[in-house]
Amino acid sequence: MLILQSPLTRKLSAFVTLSDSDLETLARFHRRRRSFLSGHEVIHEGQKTQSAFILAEGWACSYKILPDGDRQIVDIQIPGDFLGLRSVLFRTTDHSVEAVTPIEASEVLASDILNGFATSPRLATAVLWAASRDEAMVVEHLVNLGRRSAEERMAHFLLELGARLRLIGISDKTGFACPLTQYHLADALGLSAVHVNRVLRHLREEGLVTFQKGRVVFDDFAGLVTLAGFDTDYLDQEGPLLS
Amino acid sequence: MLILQSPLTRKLSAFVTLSDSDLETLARFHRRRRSFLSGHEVIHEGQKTQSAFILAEGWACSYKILPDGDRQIVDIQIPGDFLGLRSVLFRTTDHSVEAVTPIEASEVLASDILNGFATSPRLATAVLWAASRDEAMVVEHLVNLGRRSAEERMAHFLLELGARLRLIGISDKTGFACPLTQYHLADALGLSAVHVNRVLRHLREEGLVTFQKGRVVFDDFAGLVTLAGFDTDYLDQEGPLLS
DNA sequence: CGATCAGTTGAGAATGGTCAAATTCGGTGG
DNA sequence: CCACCGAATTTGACCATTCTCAACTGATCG
Repeated sequence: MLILQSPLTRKLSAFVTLSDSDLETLARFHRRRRSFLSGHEVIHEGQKTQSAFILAEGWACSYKILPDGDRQIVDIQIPGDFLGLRSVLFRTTDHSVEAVTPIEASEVLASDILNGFATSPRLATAVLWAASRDEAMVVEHLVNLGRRSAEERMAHFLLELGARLRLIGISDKTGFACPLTQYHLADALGLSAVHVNRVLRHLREEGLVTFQKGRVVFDDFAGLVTLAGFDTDYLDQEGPLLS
Repeated sequence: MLILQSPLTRKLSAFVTLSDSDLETLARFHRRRRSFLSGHEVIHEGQKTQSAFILAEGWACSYKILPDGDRQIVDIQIPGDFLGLRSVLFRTTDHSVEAVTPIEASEVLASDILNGFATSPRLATAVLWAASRDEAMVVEHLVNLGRRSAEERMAHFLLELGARLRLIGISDKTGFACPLTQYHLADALGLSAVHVNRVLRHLREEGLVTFQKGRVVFDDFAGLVTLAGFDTDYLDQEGPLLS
């Protein structure tokens, strides 16, 4: 293999078998490396964006701010995920993205992406697949907010994060390192930070999960899955669909 | 114009200028016409799907059912929208779709879509754009559920529906015909049907919107926009991006 | 050693849920 | 045309989940 594997390449290759020329096009997406400090706003809502990013290292989150200043985190991004892909196809960005930890990301120009699609339809399909997978997660998140109790939301959220991290090899069934604060959790789950704290305490007392000092520990994985009604189908991937 | 304009063609053409050959590929998506009765489940969660649908006539909604029987409606579909597009790229469907009214839809095989993308990268880009636009709506919906009060949710939901219907010419600023029941609203907004009723009464008494006998009337459009914090940016489209 | 930020806990209030019982409305059959 | 049926809507009373405000702890950092 001539081309170094980025987390994104690994992810897309799980879906479609990419030819050397596809891989080259994809590699061209990784030329402009950028670093951001923790807490920095990588993408700002309302921006006239000409580029997106591919996250290589660290965690980010995408969110919207409401008129009253409340924040809703829409999704968490981990290495291999796009930041602001949707913005490329619209004239302005409809959400913001913040670095949760210090991050490393490749900036990809809109033109690179659109030209890449024209050169490699297979790559276009792969990116559509990645976007669909992201959307599936957003949909699960939406169901979470609409119809689950605070505890179920928390359980589901932590399980989903764990499952995603396992796919990129930085988590196992026992737990994972998690740089999110309780404020992040509150903004993601549509709760107040105070209630997040109470929910975490209760889950800990029930012996289900412990989230302390930047680490999530699944004390009773099966119990948590039951509580959350968690189903991994929307994340699973059993070998390339297009080969 | 040789090829009859479907609602989908019109929608995609607003984003990219499609060549005759693109249009032909797109027309091939419309060969298998299907009808479904109101209330019929068009797509079933967990299905091993080989096809999606393009809605030509009527309203549908996509939703998920939780273990306890609760339902969360993720999105409403109107003519020109895809039903189950995401399922095509996964092995199984992660949501269900129900006909809200009697509907007419074209069944599109997964292979037609994937082959279409290979033939016409421009079409692939257009479909990715349409999928992104859907995702933007799901994201707004998510923010709605996470951070807005029941009244704001209702206001926002009705305004968004109105804006979408206006794009396809079946609504104006005064209101629109709406076949949804209060149960649909409850399932979409993450509320109980009882509370939906109270919220509607309150909005009516405040002189903001009236939803009765299958019709939504915007009594005070500007007031409603303010209440909802509604912003149409994520729906707007000012001429083709790719031409 | 203050300052700041994340986390913790308590008390009281509010938003929205549940249960139960009308009431209205659009058909449908006689 | 009318009586009736089931579905959709409406209303009341009570309850519970979650929020807000406020105070306090503990760790980290210049």
